[in-house]
Order: sequence, then C-alpha cells, then structure tokens
Amino acid sequence: MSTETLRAGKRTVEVSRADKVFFPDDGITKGELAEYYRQVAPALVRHARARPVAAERFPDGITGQRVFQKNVGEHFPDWIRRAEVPKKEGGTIVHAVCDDAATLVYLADQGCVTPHCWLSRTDQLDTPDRLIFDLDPATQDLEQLRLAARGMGTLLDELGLVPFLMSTGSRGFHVVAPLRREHTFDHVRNFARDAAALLAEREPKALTVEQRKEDRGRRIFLDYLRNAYAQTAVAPYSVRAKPTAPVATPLEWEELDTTEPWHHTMTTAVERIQRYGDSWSNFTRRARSLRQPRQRLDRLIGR
DNA sequence: GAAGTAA
DNA sequence: TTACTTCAACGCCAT
DNA sequence: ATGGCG
Ligand SMILES: [Mn+2]
Ligand SMILES: [Mn+2]
Repeated sequence: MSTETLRAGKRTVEVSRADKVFFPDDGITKGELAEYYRQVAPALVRHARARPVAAERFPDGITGQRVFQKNVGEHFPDWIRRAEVPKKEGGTIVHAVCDDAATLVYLADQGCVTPHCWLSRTDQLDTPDRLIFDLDPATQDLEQLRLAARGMGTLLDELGLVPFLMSTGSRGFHVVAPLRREHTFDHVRNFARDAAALLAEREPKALTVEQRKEDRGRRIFLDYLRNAYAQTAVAPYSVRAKPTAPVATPLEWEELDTTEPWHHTMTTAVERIQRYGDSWSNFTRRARSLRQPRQRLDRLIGR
C-alpha cells in the first residue's frame, strides 16, 4: 500500500499511504510533506528542540477534518521523547517533544501538517524563553500589517529586546524576541499586554488588543495572549494547511516591505534555507532579561 | 490515523 | 474482510 | 460558570 521508508538521521520512519494527496489544489502528497520536514528539520529543530509539541493533524488532507492533538498516541514509537506536563487545573498531558527530524517525519505520517511548539522548554515549563506577538489582520491591508510589525519591532528594540520577524504562512506575521528564562508566563504576558496596548493606543484606527472579533472591526489584532502556560505557536518552517502549502518562514527585517505573509511555500522554503541559511540563526544568542525592558515600558506608559 | 465493533 | 464509529486540547479573558 | 478566541 504505497508505504515509503524515510531515513531521518538515526531513525528509519515508515510513511504509510505516501501517495495520498494532502493538498488537492497542488497535488502535494503526505510523502512529500514528510520529505519536506526531513529536509528542513535541521533549521526547524534548532528552534523547537526540548519543547512540548502539539500536532495540528489533517488525517484526510487539508480539506478534511482538523484535529489538534496534544497527548501522544499509545501507538507512538518509544524513541519519540515524551514530557508529562501538568495542566493548569489538575491532570497532566503527555506531549511529544520536538527533538529531531525523525519525530517530525513521524508526525507527518500521522497527518500532522503543522507542528505547534510551546514557548517554554521541558526543563523549565513555567519560564518562557521567547516573547511573541501574533499579528492577526482582519483584512488584506498589507500596508497596515507592515506598519504594525515594524512598530512592534521598533518598540521592542527601544525597550532593549532583540525582535525577530516571521511570516506565518497564513495572513500575518509573528514578532518574536528571545528571553532569558527569568520570568513566569504571567509576568511575560503582562509585559506583552502593556506593550501591545501602548502600540494600539498610538495607532487606534489600525491596531487593537480587543479579544472579541466583533470589537476589532477592520483593525489588526495584536495577540499577546499566546504568552501563556501551555500555549503554542506554529514552529518556524512549519507548513500551513492552505492551498499552495505555505510555510511559516523566519525573515530579515529588510524583507518586511517586500514579502507577503503567505509568500514562502514548501518549495521555496527549502531553496531559501539552502541558499541563504536560517534568518533566525542568531536567535538564541540574542536572549535578554525582561527587567530593564519592563522598567522602560513602565516609564513609557507613565508609572 | 488507529482501534474497536458489527455485519 | 469490509463498513462504520469514535477519538484525538486547553488557557485567558470578558461577560 | 460560560463562551469566544487562537
Ligand atoms: Mn480517517
Ligand atoms: Mn496569527
């Protein structure tokens, strides 16, 4: 039954129904999805290693049912690392940990189009090592979107953090800053909320932090709520479940004005990495404490 | 996608 | 064997 | 406590 065998580093992973079409508009198969993850694994894993991962699965392709899976299945092979993580209000979840190419290939075989990673690592689940702003547009206005991303990047830079940019493959961008693991999610989220609210106050017609869609109107939602325990963000270089198979792609800030959020795809992302490497290669080295940024932000908002 | 049950 | 069903998340916030 | 939201 068209089972393919992929070598991924140390492991050999079987991909069942490798010729099953997952992206009907593009003819992309599950086998090609698995092969994609094998190829980008070195770059992807550098950003995802040691993090609990949730799998956004489409067992019958992207036009079929969507499943968001956290617990590893009983049938998962024993070489996939697991982390038993407490839920906020009791109970636990046994997550897979996104540690190597073979795990990504195995998840692809399970129909996982998009892996979603925690913002913290298994050895310190309560203290995130990244701060994320998820810019979600309500319209196709790229001008406003770029203004928002540039504004957030500039603000973080002025506060003493080092912002990085990623196109999500969907409609927006992520602006992400690496952190020293000194603060809890609650503290980081408070900072994120204050920064986002400040920006929204400066551009009230273009930006908002309102949660309810109805209250956002046509404004861009500065989603700071991703900065919470057990919340996730699409992994860099992950594929999105949309026609063209777009890819969440780390960018240079210089590319913001010329790159659409959905520009890169399974095909171009591989070429991009081969030619230019990973735009976030220095991400970890740019980690900063939130202490001074917190004080500077307090001053900016008048405290 | 995997596993269980009914036919 | 095939056909079919079921299951596979959770935290924050506003109300 | 519930529902929207991502
Ligand atoms: Mn199925
Ligand atoms: Mn988003």
